[in-house]
Amino acid sequence: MEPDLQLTDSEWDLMKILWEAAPASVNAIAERAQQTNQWHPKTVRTMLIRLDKKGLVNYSIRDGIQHYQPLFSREECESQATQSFLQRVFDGALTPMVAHFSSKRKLTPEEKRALLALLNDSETAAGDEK
Amino acid sequence: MEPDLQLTDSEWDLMKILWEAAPASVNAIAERAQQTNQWHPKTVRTMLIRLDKKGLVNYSIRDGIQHYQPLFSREECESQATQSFLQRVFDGALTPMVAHFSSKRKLTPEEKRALLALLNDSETAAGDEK
DNA sequence: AATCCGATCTTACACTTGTAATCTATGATC
DNA sequence: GATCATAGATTACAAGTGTAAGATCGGATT
Repeated sequence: MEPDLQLTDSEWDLMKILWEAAPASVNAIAERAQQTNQWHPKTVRTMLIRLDKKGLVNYSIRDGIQHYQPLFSREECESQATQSFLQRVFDGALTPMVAHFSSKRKLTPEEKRALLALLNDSETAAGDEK
Repeated sequence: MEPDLQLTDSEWDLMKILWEAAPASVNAIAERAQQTNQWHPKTVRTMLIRLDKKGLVNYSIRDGIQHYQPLFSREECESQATQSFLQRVFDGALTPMVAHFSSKRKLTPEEKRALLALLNDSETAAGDEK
C-alpha cells in the first residue's frame, strides 16, 4: 500500500531539496534548507522524521550518520499532486485549467509554442487519430 | 487586502455548493452537503462560520435567517489555486505540468483536440507574434 | 575516568482542520 | 404564561503542521 503522497507546502520544499541532494546528511540538508527557507536545523530534522513516519523518505547510515533520501521520485509526486489538484479545483479535467490560463492571457508566447509542440508530439506518439 | 484564498479540500467542496446555490440558507446548504459529502449540518455551520472569519463568504438575513454567499467567484479561486499549485509543485511553470501529463499518456484525444484548439485561439486572440 | 560536542531522540506548544455536541435565545404552541 | 422546536453561538477535542527547545548518548579530548 502506497503512502499518502499529499505533501504540504513545506514538505514540497524539503522534498525538492532531497530530490536534488539525496542521499544527504541532515546537516547538508539543513544547510540548504537554511538558505532556501530559513529553516532552523532542528525544524529540518523534525520534518525529516515526520516524512519518514509517513513513509516518504528513508535514511541509511553512512560514515556513522543518517543520510536521508526520498522514496518516491519527484515525477510520482507531481503526478499524484496534479491529479488531486485537478480533482479538487477543476473536478478532474485538465482542459478547463489550461483554458482558464489562456483566457487570462497568462500564457507567454514561449509557453504557447512549447505546449503546441508537445501536444503535437504526443499526438504523433499516441498516433490514435486521423 | 485580499484574504487568503487558499482553500482546503473540504472548503472547496463547500464553496462549490455555494457557487451553485448562493445565496442560500444554512439548511439548504447543509442539505446539499449532506448529499454530496455526508456532512452533518452542525459541521456545515461550523465550516461556514470559519469561511466567514476568513473573509471568503458572507451572510445576509433574509426572512429572518442567514443566507450565505461567496465573496469570490469560482474563477478567482481557481486562478489563485492554480498559481500556487504550479508554484509549489512545478516551480511556477505550466508547460512542465502539461508535458508531464502528455508524457504519461493521460491525455485523451478529445483533450488534445480541445487544448490545441484553445491554444490556437488564444494565440490568435493575443496576436502578439509572427 | 570525567567532560564536552555533535548526532539523535523526546517533548512542547500554538494554530488549523475535521467533525461535531452543547448551550442559549426566540418565536410558535399549548 | 410555560414549553418546545429551531437558528444560531459557544465549546470540544483529536490529528496534523509549523516551529523549534531540551534531554541523552556515544565517541573525542583532557
